[in-house]
Amino acid sequence: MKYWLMKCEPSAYTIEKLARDGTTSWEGVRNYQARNFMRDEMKKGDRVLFYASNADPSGVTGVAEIAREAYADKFATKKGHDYFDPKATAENPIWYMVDIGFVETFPHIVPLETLKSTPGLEEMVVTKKGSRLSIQPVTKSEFDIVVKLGRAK
DNA sequence: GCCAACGTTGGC
DNA sequence: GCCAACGTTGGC
Repeated sequence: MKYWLMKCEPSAYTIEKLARDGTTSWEGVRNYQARNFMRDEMKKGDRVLFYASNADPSGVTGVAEIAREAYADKFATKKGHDYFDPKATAENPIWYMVDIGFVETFPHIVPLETLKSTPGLEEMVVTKKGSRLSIQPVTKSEFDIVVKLGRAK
């Protein structure tokens, strides 16, 4: 099983919303590196740290899991849609999406600042300067540390 | 809202 | 294929 971190701005989606919805589709990824992780490496059941970006503060708000493996991002071929890409076709979708399912909401957010100062997370991608990747691989030990922080009183 | 860091585009 | 210009991300 693999572990991931997925970023989302609270104005777009939150862990609370996922808790109500149960599952949601993760469309709109328009970065090749992030797409490759989704398309090539994400497997059903993989665990996901749900990260709120551009938030106050930003940080990990809960855990999700991959509910459906990569399939064509249909919004890429929807003319006029924000996620429309004129280069995408039915034969070559270019962009992919996955579905994620709710696992747990942390009692409180684990802020980025905490991640940065916690031993064992020095190599975590999100703690590195200039890390803009919206989908990042996380090691099992990093995942476990963050979940422990999130559940802590 | 600012702006540094980064990815992408397009002229050459 | 280089690289300047541009657009976007995301912390602050």
